[in-house]
Amino acid sequence: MRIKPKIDRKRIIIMAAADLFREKGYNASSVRDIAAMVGLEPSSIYSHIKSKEELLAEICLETANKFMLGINIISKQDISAKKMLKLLVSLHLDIAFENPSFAIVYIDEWRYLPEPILSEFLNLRKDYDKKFKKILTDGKSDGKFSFLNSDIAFNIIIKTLNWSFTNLKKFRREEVEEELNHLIFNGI
Amino acid sequence: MRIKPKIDRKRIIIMAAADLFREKGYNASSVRDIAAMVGLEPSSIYSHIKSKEELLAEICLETANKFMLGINIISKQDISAKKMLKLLVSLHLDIAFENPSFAIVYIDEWRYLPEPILSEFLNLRKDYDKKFKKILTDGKSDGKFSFLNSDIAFNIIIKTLNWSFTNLKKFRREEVEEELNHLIFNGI
DNA sequence: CCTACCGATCGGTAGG
DNA sequence: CCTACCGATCGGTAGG
Repeated sequence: MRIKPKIDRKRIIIMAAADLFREKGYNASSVRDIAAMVGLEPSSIYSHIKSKEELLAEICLETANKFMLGINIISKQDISAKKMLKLLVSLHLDIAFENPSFAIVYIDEWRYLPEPILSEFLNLRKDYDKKFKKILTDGKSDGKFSFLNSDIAFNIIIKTLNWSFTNLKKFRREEVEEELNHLIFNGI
Repeated sequence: MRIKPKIDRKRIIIMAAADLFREKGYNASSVRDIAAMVGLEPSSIYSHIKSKEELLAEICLETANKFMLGINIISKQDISAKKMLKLLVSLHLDIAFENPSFAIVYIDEWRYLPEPILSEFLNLRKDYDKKFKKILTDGKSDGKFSFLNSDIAFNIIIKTLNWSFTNLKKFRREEVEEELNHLIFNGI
């Protein structure tokens, strides 16, 4: 007797959707395409999912929750802001290399989330950003960081960390991490 | 007698399209929406443009050409790599602040360009990237830059420069430029 | 999980 | 620049 086989099928569909959304963008990806990728007729997809939007929601929220989980663990530790930032670099790379398609869709396609999921997603992001910024401002208070405006610096650094996940496969993870740490902490 | 009034109308349509593409993404933006923005019936748009794709092409190629023009001027000067990189920071901010919608569409929506325009666009980008990378490697040869891998460093820095053009309006240009220069040259 | 199908919306054209 | 309209494609449902 198989237990909840639908769970596995659904996961396969979500992963196929992530690959497609990444490649063509959410709006240019059709349910028919996703169905073909997993060997189903278009309408059969709906035995496993409620809607195309649900697929995007699962991808974006799962990834957002990974970031939240990670930053919560990092924030709680009794270490310097500099070490925390180093762990954040590592966290972003963990998530990006673990599942590149999810990471790219999370970065590039979240805006197509329907309400009320969009609000839920944005709240997670706002929470993440706040915790990230606190690490930066703590580091500045301690005299370890010397950026000028914490909002601008935060925006630049978060963008840097989410750098072209697109080209990720071309490089080894350790190389990327070394380079990011070098640039963030010492500059070019 | 009015001379070539269509040029102005077309420009207005392109700018409206850029605003819409930026806000909703290319695929989620309909010709009907663009027409409504400029006060025309949907079909009347086609008296001014050939297709929706043409609008995207104009936005992306015009912006790509601005970048090419800028880097060609910068590369020709007899100055250090560090000064060149500083001018590149300035170039990216010039283009971003001059027309944020064009800049964002250029960054986020270019992949929806149809062939053969996509290839033309990618060739411009490849040329730009090559010139940008040369400045970085020159700076390293001179011992002024200390990054590790020029491909990775280039990707990170270009991403940093194109940082959330999305939030640009929240900050003053000089502040952003100061912060970028600080982070790129000295680190956090 | 499939066959059959639907209403909505899309980019674009014909003809004036 | 408009009215009228078209074929294609979309997300999704009915019913088995």
